[in-house]
Amino acid sequence: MNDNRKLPKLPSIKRLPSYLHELKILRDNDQQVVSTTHLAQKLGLEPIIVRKDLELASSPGSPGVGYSIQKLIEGIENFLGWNDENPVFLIGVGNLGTALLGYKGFSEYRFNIVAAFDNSPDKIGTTIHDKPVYDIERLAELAEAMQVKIAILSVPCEFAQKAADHIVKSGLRAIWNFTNTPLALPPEMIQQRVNMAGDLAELSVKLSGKMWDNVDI
Amino acid sequence: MNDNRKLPKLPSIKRLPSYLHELKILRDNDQQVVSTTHLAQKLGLEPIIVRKDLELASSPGSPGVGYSIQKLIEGIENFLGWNDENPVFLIGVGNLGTALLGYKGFSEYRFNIVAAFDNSPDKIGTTIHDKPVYDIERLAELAEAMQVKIAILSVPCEFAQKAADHIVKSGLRAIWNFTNTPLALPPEMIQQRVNMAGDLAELSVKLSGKMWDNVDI
DNA sequence: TAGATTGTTAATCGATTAACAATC
DNA sequence: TAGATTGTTAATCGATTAACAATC
Repeated sequence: MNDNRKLPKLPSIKRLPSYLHELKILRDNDQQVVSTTHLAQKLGLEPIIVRKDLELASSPGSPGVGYSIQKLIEGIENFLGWNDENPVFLIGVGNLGTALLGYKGFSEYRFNIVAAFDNSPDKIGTTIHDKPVYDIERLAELAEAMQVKIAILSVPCEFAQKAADHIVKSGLRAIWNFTNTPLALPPEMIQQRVNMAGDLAELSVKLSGKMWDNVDI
Repeated sequence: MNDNRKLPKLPSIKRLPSYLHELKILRDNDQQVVSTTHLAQKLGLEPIIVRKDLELASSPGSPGVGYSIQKLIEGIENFLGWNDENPVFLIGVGNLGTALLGYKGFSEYRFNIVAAFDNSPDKIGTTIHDKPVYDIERLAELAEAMQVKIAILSVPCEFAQKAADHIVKSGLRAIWNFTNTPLALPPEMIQQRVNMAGDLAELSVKLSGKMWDNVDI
């Protein structure tokens, strides 16, 4: 009943960027070919997992030899649509928003925050980490002009749904949701949530040792 | 062969903080009791999933009625060990590190960054977002003094492994890894990776529509 | 009592892992 | 040829979903 239908092979998809990252390092070291054994060892995975994952995105490897690094990179980037630059808007320039504006890590994957939006007169018209901050009311206009389809949502939690509604009305297609409010969205909108609290929960349970009671080493 | 053994019920554990968040909102609105139907609807999940998840952490509910909100909150917090304050160190005060220092969202889960560490003389001795920045060489000493077990790692990727080694030697027990380098760590160390690039990959594939080819609505 | 909701058992689905023949 | 590695098929494991009796 939930039209945010599940993607087959989701765990594999989430691992693809790690391969990409490692492959680029290998390429920069003038390597031509890599085996799943090597990648697995670098990334702390099992070789068979790597082989299955690469199946998703890549041109075939050579038995006894391995995969062409260059072809793997192209295959994965192509599969993910990471060949082109992806312009992104950021909505909500608070603590987290400002943080994200300064973070350069997304550019490795060709995602660039091209502008930010807020409703506070103090912020509108300023520039933060070289990105202009616009009035949220101009979202639709600028999304159209700049051909932006993706919004990073980093407003305070109480305003998340309202901001999301505004994003939808403004014609964007996807929301990368950094708030911890799940959003109710029309089915054609794509929502991707960052669940840092979930990570923290996992870390906490590992630390407590709670889950290991009846597992032997 | 990978001693970062898998936790049973990991997806359930990752969902617990969302329940906690919603339950606290309900409590603040003076609600006493909640049903899985209600929680599921709020969080965009199926009721049966919620029921199974709560089984992990909670005291039982009453058929025909629902669960005590207060008991659920206590049960989940207890299960996660989120009753007490958790002091945390942040290693690496660059773009992302500064961002995280300013982010107040972790405090909802009682994780507080109590100090930051860097190796740059420009940063050592300063205060960022009210948190002191110390020389990384003082990590062991201050971890002991302040009883800190968890480090957030936000150094540039090239230095990630070296910084991790230093964290291990300093006697901490867990690393929350915000770099995209997977770390090689001794088995007793706990590693939790934040994989934002993985999220971005998922978003990209959804946007491309690639995976829907042979799925009917 | 009727309706809502839980707890539990069984069925399904998908991801991981194992095994191995084919290839370089 | 021998060793390494891929691609593919089958087995296992665990998470999600369905079904339903028991309870308020």
